Amino acid sequence: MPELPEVENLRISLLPALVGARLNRLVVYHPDVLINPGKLDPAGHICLGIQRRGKYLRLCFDSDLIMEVHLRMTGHLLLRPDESVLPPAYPRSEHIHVGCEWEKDGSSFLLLYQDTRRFGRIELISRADLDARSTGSGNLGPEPFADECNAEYLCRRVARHSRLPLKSFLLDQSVIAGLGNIYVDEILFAARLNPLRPAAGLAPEEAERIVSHMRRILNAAIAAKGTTFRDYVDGHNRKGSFQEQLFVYGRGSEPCHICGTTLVNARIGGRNTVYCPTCQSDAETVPEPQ
DNA sequence: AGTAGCCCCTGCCCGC
DNA sequence: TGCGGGCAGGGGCTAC
Ligand SMILES: [Zn+2]
Repeated sequence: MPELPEVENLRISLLPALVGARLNRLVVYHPDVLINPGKLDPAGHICLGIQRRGKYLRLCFDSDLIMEVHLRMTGHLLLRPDESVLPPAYPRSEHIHVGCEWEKDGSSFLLLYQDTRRFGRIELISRADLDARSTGSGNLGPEPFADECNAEYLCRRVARHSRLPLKSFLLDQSVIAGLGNIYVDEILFAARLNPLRPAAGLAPEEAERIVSHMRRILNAAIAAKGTTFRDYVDGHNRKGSFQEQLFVYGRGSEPCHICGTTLVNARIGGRNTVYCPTCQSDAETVPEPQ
């Protein structure tokens, strides 16, 4: 599942090929993937840079045109440096839903959007429309590394949530942009905070632990080129290695690496959650299950 | 306004 | 070996 470290690694992997390249042709093989199909055409525009905001990737073209991509669960952007022409169709089993033909320095290549479950979305939008948006990618909290994403902010922000579990609070993209199921579980384990406890009442010292461990873990994951738990790969089809450093995600019923206690699976906000009942036993603040 | 629940979609894994 | 059901889950949406 691509979260901030994976999207950031994808961004870096695409930069050398795309920046300065001209998009010659866009082909949509599955219309559901493209939001507002046909509204804007990127053909003929030059990619000037690639930005990331939370889990959104933005290819920024001249004329303030932006292609915003969200990979959701199984989306991929894949470079095909040795191909130059998009076929009329791809075999259904390849799950390629959008393709782009590019040209740079006299050579041509392809960029493909591949998404098995087809949850991901691509949108062509003007910078002005994007800036005016107040939902979705226009309603994101601060980036984890931004100065304003600090303990004081979190303590203030939790006040709006009377009984939301701490885990659900951190998954809310309007609180912090870019955290997903894997990294929230890892952050709460490192911070020794129980994912079930209410977000409200977070102590300043606990918020400090969240912020510091969040930044440490995200930096380590970016350095490891992301987590390939199932099928994440970057633009060159390369896997990450942070899955080798996970303490809890995907390890339910296995022993805790710190204390040996059997890790517990729980369902929080519809998402599977793994935590250590010993290391994360700030239990006096966790409500009893009904 | 915050919160819960449903939906999307396919591949994989498990049990029979 | 085949098949059905459960599961994975980010975010958009509706309903309370
Ligand atoms: Zn433990």
